[in-house]
Amino acid sequence: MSQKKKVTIYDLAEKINYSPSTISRALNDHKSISKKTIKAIKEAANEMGYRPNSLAASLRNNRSNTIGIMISRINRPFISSLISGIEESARQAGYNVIISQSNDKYENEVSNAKVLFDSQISGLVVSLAMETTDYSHFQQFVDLGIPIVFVDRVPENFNSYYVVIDNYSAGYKATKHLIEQGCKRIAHFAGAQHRNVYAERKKGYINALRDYGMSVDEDLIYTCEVLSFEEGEKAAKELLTMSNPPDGIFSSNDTAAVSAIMYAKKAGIKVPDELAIIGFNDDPLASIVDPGLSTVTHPAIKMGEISARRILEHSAETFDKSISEVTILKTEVVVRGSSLRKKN
Amino acid sequence: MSQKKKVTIYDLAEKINYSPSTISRALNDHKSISKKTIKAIKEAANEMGYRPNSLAASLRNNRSNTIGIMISRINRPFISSLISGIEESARQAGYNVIISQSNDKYENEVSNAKVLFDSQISGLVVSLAMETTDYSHFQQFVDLGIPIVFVDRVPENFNSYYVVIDNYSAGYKATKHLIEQGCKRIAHFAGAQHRNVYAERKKGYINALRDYGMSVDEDLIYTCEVLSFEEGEKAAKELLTMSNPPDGIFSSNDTAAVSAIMYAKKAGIKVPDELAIIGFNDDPLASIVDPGLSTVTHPAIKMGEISARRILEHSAETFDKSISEVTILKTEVVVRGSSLRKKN
DNA sequence: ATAGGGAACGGAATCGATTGCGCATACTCC
DNA sequence: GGAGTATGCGCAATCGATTCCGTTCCCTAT
Repeated sequence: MSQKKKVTIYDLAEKINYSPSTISRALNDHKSISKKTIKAIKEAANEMGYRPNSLAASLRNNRSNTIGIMISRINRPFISSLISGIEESARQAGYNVIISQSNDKYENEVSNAKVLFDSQISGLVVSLAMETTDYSHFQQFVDLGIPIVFVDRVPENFNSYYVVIDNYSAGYKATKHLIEQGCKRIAHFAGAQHRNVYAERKKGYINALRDYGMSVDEDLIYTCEVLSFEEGEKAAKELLTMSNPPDGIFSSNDTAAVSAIMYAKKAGIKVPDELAIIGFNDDPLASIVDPGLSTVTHPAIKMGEISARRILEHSAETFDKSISEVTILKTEVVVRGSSLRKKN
Repeated sequence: MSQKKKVTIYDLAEKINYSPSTISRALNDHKSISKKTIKAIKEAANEMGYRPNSLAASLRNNRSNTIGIMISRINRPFISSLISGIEESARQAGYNVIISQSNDKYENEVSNAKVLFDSQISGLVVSLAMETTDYSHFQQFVDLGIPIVFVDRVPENFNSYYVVIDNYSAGYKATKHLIEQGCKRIAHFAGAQHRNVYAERKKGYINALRDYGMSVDEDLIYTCEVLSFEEGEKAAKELLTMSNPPDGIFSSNDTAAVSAIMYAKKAGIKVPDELAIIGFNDDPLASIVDPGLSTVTHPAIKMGEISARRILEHSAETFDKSISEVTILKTEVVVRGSSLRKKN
């Protein structure tokens, strides 16, 4: 077990007769060090296998070049793509990425916030836990000028960066699509209404119905807690066994929508002819299920990239820039078999 | 922009007339500090909003309590679940998790290794990039006694921790299942053969055929590069348009298998009667596609948990423990519609 | 009464890199 | 030739927490 020792700039200094200051400056290409010296020092550093201790640098500089991420769970398509986008952009800029899962529990989110705070992160990207309605655990970051980017599931009023899609118009477009496909009674799988994304999608749904002269039937709105596969099945069953069942469903996510498709197939209900379905997110499974699930795109990777960029930009600014900025990304309705009726 | 200042143990010390040493010890419940003092100090710390600077502690202690993760891409079902398992276990033990994606490129893996190394991680969990065949970039960790856990895609010979499944017997079982379902000509979607997982699955496939008295036809083995959806379609097309097409396919992953199912449906080939298909991983889409994809389970979350535990255990050991240990997890064949023929 | 011992706490070095300030030496210009 | 200005580099403090090595005070045993 050959436990080699770490080489520090002091070791280097001793070896080649320069002071640690000069070593440090040379390695950072400081302009007050001659080219020749820089070259010599860098060569020696390579030879001796010197590797900088970024902890020491971070401590001294009070910048860790690390982005913290708080999300519900990693193993969901939207989230993992979001993280992927953040990681890629961050790494290109020489930043590390550290992640924490809340499992949608408020308590975990609070405790994770503490840990990330203590880790001296340069910035924080957050997609809120389902439960969260109090946001005071984020105040500590604001107090220290650490930028926070809220993505997708965001608080209502928090002076910070936001990266979101226009959930209202996305919900509107999805519903409108079903109307255009000839649906007369359109149901909605809604999500937890204290979460902006679900509340807005529902508003879009309602307003689309109104704009096209259709009545809003509260019985056709099934509010789920987490929009899981199981909940989707339960919702579908309940709605489709009504005496006057819907002929269209707009689901707030793909998981529940797919579940509805599968239930309908089992129940002998023809999709899309007797029941047209549209989901949300464009998860991989949307193009796998048969018929393919119509859905609304959710640009996860791009949202991640932009979130990272906000933090990087903020860190680059020396002056005290305004910390509030909302980025709204475009979404598109993707039409697949689950909602496409023959007629056109 | 109320940029509050950070409170350090020195601020605390000044405020309540104790030395920084005592503060530090009190906060860590050191036994040589009286209960009363500890209580007083902790209260003062709370009041003043003291938060420890873990960078400083890490630098001093030479332990960062951070686990580094190197994987190909986050947004794949197996990988994101693996990470989820690691993160959860790590966090419970007070460890942070920092991730880096190679995008399956060797070059990225090497550069990520550098960055993680410089970040003074306490341990490393690695699932190799598809390209990687040289492992010398991991030597730096070994030299410093930093534990490495190789998961799933592992090197052939590296004295370290391994967490894997028995790919050979999994491949064998999958193939055997097809044989038992009456398949006479079984094809195989193989992956890159320098990666243990794919090589072993192929060996299992070959030996199962042999054991059951079936000939191994090289024309029925299609070697993919990345087993993508597109490659799966190409492979299926090539095999199924042969003059003597296969009546069964064992694919090294679910993505390509699903793609084959969809191709077969388009081509009017009945699954499973004319073509039985089994995949690998049990990704979510396996239970969504119609017919459901038979597959082999891949305990991603569990593998993550064990990987994290290896690192935590290693870090807890004070003595110089042997650093080599292989954990092999069980897999199971999950039978769904894509391979289940009526006959029984 | 005094040596011995433990309990409670402080001083100061340490981890490794960064940086403001200062000091030489060399070079420029009149 | 002497004043002035770069150029190149070193000294030492600093970031915040930890810890080795004391020191002080008080209690107990002889």
